Amino acid sequence: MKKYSKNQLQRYPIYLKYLRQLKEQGHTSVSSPLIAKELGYSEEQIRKDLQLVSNEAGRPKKGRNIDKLIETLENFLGYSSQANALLIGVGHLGNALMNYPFFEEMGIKIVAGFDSDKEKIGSLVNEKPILAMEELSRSIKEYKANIIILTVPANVAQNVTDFAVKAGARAIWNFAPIHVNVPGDVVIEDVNMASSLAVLWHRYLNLKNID
Amino acid sequence: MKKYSKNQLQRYPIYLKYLRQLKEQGHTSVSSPLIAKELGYSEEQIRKDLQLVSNEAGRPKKGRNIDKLIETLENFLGYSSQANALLIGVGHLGNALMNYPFFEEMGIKIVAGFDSDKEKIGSLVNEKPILAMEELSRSIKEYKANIIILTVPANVAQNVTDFAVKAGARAIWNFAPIHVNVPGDVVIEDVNMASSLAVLWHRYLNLKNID
DNA sequence: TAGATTGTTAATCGATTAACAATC
DNA sequence: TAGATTGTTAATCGATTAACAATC
Repeated sequence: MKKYSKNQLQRYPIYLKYLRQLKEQGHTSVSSPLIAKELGYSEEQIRKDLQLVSNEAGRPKKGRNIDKLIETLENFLGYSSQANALLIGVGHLGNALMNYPFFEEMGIKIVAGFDSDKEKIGSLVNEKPILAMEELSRSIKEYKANIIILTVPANVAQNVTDFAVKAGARAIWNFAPIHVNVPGDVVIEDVNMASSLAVLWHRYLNLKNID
Repeated sequence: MKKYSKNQLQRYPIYLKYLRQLKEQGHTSVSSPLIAKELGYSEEQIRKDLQLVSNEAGRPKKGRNIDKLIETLENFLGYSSQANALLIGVGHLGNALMNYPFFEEMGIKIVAGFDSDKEKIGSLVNEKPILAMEELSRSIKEYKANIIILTVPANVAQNVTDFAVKAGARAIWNFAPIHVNVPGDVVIEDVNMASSLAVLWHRYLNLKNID
C-alpha cells in the first residue's frame, strides 16, 4: 500500500469537493494550475497528489478528465463504500451529527446512537434509534459498524473509549475535546476544535500585529 | 513575533488540557517524558514546544511547575481574552455549537447567531438572540466580535463569507464542508470533517490490510 | 508550430529526532 | 554522588518547491 501523509490525505476531500463543483458547472476536464489557483495550493503539489492516487496519466495542455478523477477520488476515499457508523453521546453535538446530511456522500451512515441517559434511550433521532450502552457490542456486530463517532464529554471520553474498544470498535472518530489512548490495533482520529481555534487565533493576532 | 507551525499550534491546546487534568489530580510539576508518554509524542518535541512558549526554564530532574505552565499556555492561546464570536447558520450544527460548553474555557463567547430563516430570527438559542443577516455589520462593531463561526451549507458558504467580510469580519472559523476564498487581510481556518474522516478511514484500511 | 500542461528528477526547506553536555 | 531531566546543537527525515524535458 502506498504511503500518504496526513496533510495529503486531508487535501483529497477538498479536491473532490471542488471537482464536484466544477462538474456541476459543466466542466469536463481540469488542470493542476486551475485547482491550485482556486484552492490556494501550488500546482506542483496538486500534480503530485493526483499522480499518487490516479492510475491514469493527465494529458499535457488538456489536464485530466473530471468524471474519471472524481471516481478515482471517491474510490480512494471510500465514499463508495457506505460503511455503517455508531455514535456515542447524544448531546447537542451528537444530535447535530446524527442529523448531518453530508456523511452519506462521504460514504458513512450513522445507524444508531448510544447514550447513558435513560430519558433518551428508546427515542429516535433523525429516524435512528438511541440505544443503551449495553447494546453497543451487539450493534457493532449486527451492523458491521466500522466507525464509532465519539461525542461524549471530556471527563468520560477515556472510559467510554475503553468500553467501546472492548465492545469491538476498531476505528474511533473522536469529537471529545481531549486526547484518549487506544491499543495499537485501534485507530483514532480527533476532530479537535481547540486545536483548530488555536491556529485561527494565532493567525489573527499575527495579522493584527503586522498592520 | 515567534514563528509557530500549524502542527505546533494544534498541539498546545492538547498539552493544556492534559496539564489541567494533572493539576486536578493533585500534581504540581510535570516532566517532558511524562507528557510525551501520555499523549503519544516524543519527549524532544514536548521540550521544544514548551521551551518556545515558556519564558521560564524547566528544572532538571524536576520538570516544570504545572500552575505556571498552565498560565503560560492559557495566555499564549488567548484563553484569558474572552473574545466575542458571532455564529452564522443556525442549523443542527450551528445550534450545537451555540450550546457548546467548552468555548468559554477556550476564551471565546458566542454572543449571537444569524440566519436567513425568518422563523428562527427573533428566537433565542442558549439565551443568545438569533438575528437577521442585515444586522451582522452592526453586531460585529457593537460586540467587537473578532471571530465569525460559519455553519452554513456548502452551497452558500462562499456568498455568506463574502458578505461577512464586507460586514467587517476578519477571522472566520469555517465549519462548512467546502473551501472558501477570503482576501489577504482576513484569516480563515477550516474544521473539515471530510478531511478528518479521510485520515481515519485510510489508517483503518491500513490496519485491516496489515493484519 | 507554439504554448500550456504534464510527469520526473533534483534542490530546498522545515520539522522532527538524536546526541550530549549541563545541572538540580 | 548518581540519575533524571533539562536545553542546545547537529543529524535526519520527509514534504514542498523548483527546474526542465516531454508531449498533446
